[in-house]
Amino acid sequence: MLSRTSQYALRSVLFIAENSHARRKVGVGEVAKALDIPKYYLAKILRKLAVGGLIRSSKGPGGGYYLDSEDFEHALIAIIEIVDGPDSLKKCALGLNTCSSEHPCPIHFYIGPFRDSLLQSLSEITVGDALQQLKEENVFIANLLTADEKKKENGRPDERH
Amino acid sequence: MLSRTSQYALRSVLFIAENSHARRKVGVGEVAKALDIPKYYLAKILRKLAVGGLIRSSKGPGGGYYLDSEDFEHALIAIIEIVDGPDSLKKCALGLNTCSSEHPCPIHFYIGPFRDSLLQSLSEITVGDALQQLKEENVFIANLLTADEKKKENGRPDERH
DNA sequence: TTATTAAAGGACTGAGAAGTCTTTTTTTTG
DNA sequence: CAAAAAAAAGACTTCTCAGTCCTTTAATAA
Repeated sequence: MLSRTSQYALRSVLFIAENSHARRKVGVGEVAKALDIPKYYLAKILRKLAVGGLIRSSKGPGGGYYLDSEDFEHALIAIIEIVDGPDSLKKCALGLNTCSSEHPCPIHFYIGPFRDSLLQSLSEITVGDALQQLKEENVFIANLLTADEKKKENGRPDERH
Repeated sequence: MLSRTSQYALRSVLFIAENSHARRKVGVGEVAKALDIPKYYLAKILRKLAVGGLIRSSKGPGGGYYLDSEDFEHALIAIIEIVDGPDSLKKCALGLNTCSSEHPCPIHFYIGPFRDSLLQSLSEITVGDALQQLKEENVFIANLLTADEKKKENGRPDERH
């Protein structure tokens, strides 16, 4: 559905939203470890988001990424558009570049309404809204560890990040 | 949304549905040219679909691909599942493999309904249904040519396929 | 002001999807 | 039966997305 990159981006923004403020910033390594995302790849994504104005960053000791109060107002779709490019979700389901309501593909009117509603939702839901969800009991943003992985986690501290 | 491969697959099945019957079969080259899909790549896709039982094929002179009457009853989702694998549309929007209604991601309940409805539709719409659409005025399955491409098309017969 | 910390930037690698080409097999028809 | 037509099969290439690593820049703090 979404590219892996925008999945990483959405989860990271929510993690940063939950764990930072102007005086308590989070580093790439921290996000990468918590969400099990490749660190250096994540660094690129966060840079894009910062350049795009969706998150803030500061360098140097005590630096890292954080959200300002206004940043909670951004719609989730903005995150997707920044990393995957605009219109990445608006394309014809059959990949036809000349598809439109006047010149539709055979499934245009079957698929269109759902796509539009989804787009509408993603345009309305803000980072703040999603963060509210995340604060609920049993709502999460990282994969659960399997029994196997838990064992490893204890036996040998994670060196991947 | 869908992989390019399943887009090719859906369009091809509809083209074959429209242009074939047991005594009038269509070849890969014909489909490839009509829909502007790379010929040899399409050949692989059609083979998968034939092995999967969604379309029929026969070798030799006069051979090619075609649909039997029963084949019109297949749901569109079957085509997607054959080429992209099952569940390709059922994954968590944030890519979490442990996401479920009991253990949801922050956008699970925002996104879920649309994904489910879409899946429902794709499971209900048959090849025959989509073919009906295709027979409507102004419903199409190939990209329109731009003015530029039309010029080329006339000047030098298309040798790509 | 120097050392340290963390992001920024850029070069490189790897995996999987997409695309190309050649040979083999099957079927039909003269 | 021989020739031709078309799919089947498989090897190979290319491209894009994802992932890795190394160097530079900026900010902080001792």
